[in-house]
Amino acid sequence: MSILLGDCKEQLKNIEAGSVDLIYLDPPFFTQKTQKLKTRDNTKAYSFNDSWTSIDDYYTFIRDRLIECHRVLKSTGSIFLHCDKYASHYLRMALDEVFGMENFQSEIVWSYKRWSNSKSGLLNNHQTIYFYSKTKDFKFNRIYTDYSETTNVDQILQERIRDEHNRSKYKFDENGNAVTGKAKKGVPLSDVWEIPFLNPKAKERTGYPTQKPILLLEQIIRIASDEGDIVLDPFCGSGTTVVAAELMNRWSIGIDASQDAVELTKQRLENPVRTSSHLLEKGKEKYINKTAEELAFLRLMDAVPVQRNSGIDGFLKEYYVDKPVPVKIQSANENLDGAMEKLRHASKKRGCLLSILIRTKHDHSLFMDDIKQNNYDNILVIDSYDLQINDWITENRNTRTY
Amino acid sequence: MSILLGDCKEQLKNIEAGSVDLIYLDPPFFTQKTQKLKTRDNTKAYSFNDSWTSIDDYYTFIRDRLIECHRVLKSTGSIFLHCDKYASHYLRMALDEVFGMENFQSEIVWSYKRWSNSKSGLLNNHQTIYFYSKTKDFKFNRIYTDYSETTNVDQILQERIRDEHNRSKYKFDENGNAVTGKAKKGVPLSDVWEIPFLNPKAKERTGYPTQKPILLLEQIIRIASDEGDIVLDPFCGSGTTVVAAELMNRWSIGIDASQDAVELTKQRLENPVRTSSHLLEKGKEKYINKTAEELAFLRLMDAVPVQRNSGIDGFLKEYYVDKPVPVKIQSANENLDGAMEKLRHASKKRGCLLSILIRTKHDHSLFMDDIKQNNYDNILVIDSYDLQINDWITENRNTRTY
DNA sequence: TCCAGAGATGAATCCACCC
DNA sequence: GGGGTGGATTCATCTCTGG
Repeated sequence: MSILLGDCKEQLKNIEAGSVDLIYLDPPFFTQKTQKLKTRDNTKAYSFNDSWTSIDDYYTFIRDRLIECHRVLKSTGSIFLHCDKYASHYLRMALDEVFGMENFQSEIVWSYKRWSNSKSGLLNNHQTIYFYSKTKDFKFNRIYTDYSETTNVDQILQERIRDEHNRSKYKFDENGNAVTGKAKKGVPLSDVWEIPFLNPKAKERTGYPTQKPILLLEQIIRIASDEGDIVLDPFCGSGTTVVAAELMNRWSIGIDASQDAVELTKQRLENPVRTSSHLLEKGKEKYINKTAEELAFLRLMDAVPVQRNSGIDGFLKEYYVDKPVPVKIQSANENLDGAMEKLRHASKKRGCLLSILIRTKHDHSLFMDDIKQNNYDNILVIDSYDLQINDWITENRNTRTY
Repeated sequence: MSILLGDCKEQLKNIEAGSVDLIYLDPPFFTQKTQKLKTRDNTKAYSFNDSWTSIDDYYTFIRDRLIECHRVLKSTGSIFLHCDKYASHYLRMALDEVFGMENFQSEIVWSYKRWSNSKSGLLNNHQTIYFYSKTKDFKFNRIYTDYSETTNVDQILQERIRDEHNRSKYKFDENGNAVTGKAKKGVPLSDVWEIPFLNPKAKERTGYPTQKPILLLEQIIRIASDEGDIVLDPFCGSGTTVVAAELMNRWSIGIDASQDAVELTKQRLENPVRTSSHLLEKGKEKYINKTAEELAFLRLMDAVPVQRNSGIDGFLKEYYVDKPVPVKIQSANENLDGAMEKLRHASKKRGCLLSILIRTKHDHSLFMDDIKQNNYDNILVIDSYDLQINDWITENRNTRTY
């Protein structure tokens, strides 16, 4: 692989036409600011300038470089252009101009959650990647993902036919049994990619501003290239593309106008660090330790669910006497005493002056009257609706006739 | 509300300048096809033409109508323009031209899962909505969503200070206990909205092509308008915007060039149906809002389509003595007597032997003791969790010292 | 009134440490 | 050791102040 220093417009001229399989491009976004960041140990500050005299100026800059990209791409090759909301429409116009509207393949949404500041308006939680091919015969590896948990897989496996109105319906044999079609591999990859943002604590971080997660680049490289192919990044920055390509046995070319970026990339290649996301591997379901029913309770009380603390299921959104109000829902395998003890402990640690326990069943714990009358440890015990309804039914079933 | 027939370019001229709070616009997408769809019973086929001589022609068409939209909008108003991937960049260019680049607020991604014949390439699972305001002082209602499953909520309740290197860290008191900061409501709404695509079998479905889910419109209307505001949809099609506005107590104006569309909209208004999506019932919702509370109730019950003035919010999943058990939640503008009267009426019609009323506030209606002791008309009245908590606080605030 | 720059902000999630 | 939880760190930030 090679890392080149210089403006990619010039550097690309040295690359042979039709030689590259995949280009990933992460140009400045037209933020009109200088992007800066320091390494964690404060030893080095990286920055690049993203200020322009005008949007036309920016447009020309991008278009000129796209023209060179187009030249070096193989006829089966594709380009992925990363943008954010500021100038995505201009970037796409430039792509239309250079690659042709008919070679537009997808608008990929990279969606993530981020530690962010609250602002008036919607939180920015995505960036866009435009996927264009050079011709209509482009290399594309299908990836299949798991069916979503709400999908009825049995139904998918059934064969379909069309009725007299040309509507599709399921096929049944003469005995009325569903006919199973050929095995499906899963759902083809969507154009919305949920990949975690590079975390503040991730070892993968280099201190270079705007660094992208390797996981994102891996996905692009996987769908648009094979082992041994050539991957090019004309604005390589911290070198994520090059590192990902290396890890996946592709050849790669990185170009950047900054000496710092080039050195960082070379350095990173010597010891590539890839943070695997626990969240992606395990799935977010693994982190959810609440049942849908518990979540419903919390919602009804206007409480925030808490997934990680034992003894507490959530906090009320409103404080009581400047202290948070923890909420606990008695679970099926807990008696009231035990639930109360846990809640009391968690509540004390935080100095809370009111906590709420939702009772979901009767057991032989403390007498309710005791608890209610004494405001026991500032724990307010509330019977769940279900419990109240069942109590009513029990009371009335035998005394009433209809 | 009013539904107008005709080209919106002409119809908008009859609307006073600066009179509209919110515009939602779902113009043809430049698919270069005629969009057709049949109703489920095959009695009617709806269609509209989306073919253009050129992209410039399309651009001009849109821009001319946006100019009128800009004129009728209040200075605090905003516009939401729905596009799909084919022409989104052109639509945004037109918005930049008419509303100004500086009034761009968000690129909203509506993401959904949808079955589709697997073509080569990525599955198309999103559409884009551009959000522009008329001025920088625009109306915006904040919505808060749940914290991520992995978030340590306990920690973020803590207050922070800065150390000598200007890095931020958490604050502890002299005893080493964490100091809690101010109350947190949750995470502000993201610009990526996961809302299920209209289920093909949903009752809500009218048979009109490109119909949008009412949940999507509700979200837009909620963030950008208040009750009593005026909502405009210049390409109203099947009338989803108008129906959503109606359900949410906004005034609305719908315009469409097709006689069929106008009639359908009027018809739909007479009996607005909202399917509470199956996915949402399963608790996968990504956003919190007023209906979240309603959804939480629905979890405990069997959902019924929300129909106005029916007096019932749902039924319990279990029957009582072979009869369904209707449930009603006292709403903010109802007193207990009124709520009870509606519930009793609805309940009697169905011969129910038990109905449940959730009381959400105190008022000067019947005495609770009366109701509880007499099992008044077999209506079981339960105080909402919120109400019980507030009662506790009221009782204890003055009698306790800390 | 507008722009630049300082200062406040806030939650996601990996890591380290603790039993 | 491995499972769980407390802590640290960050900004293709966001808001507000002052000149």
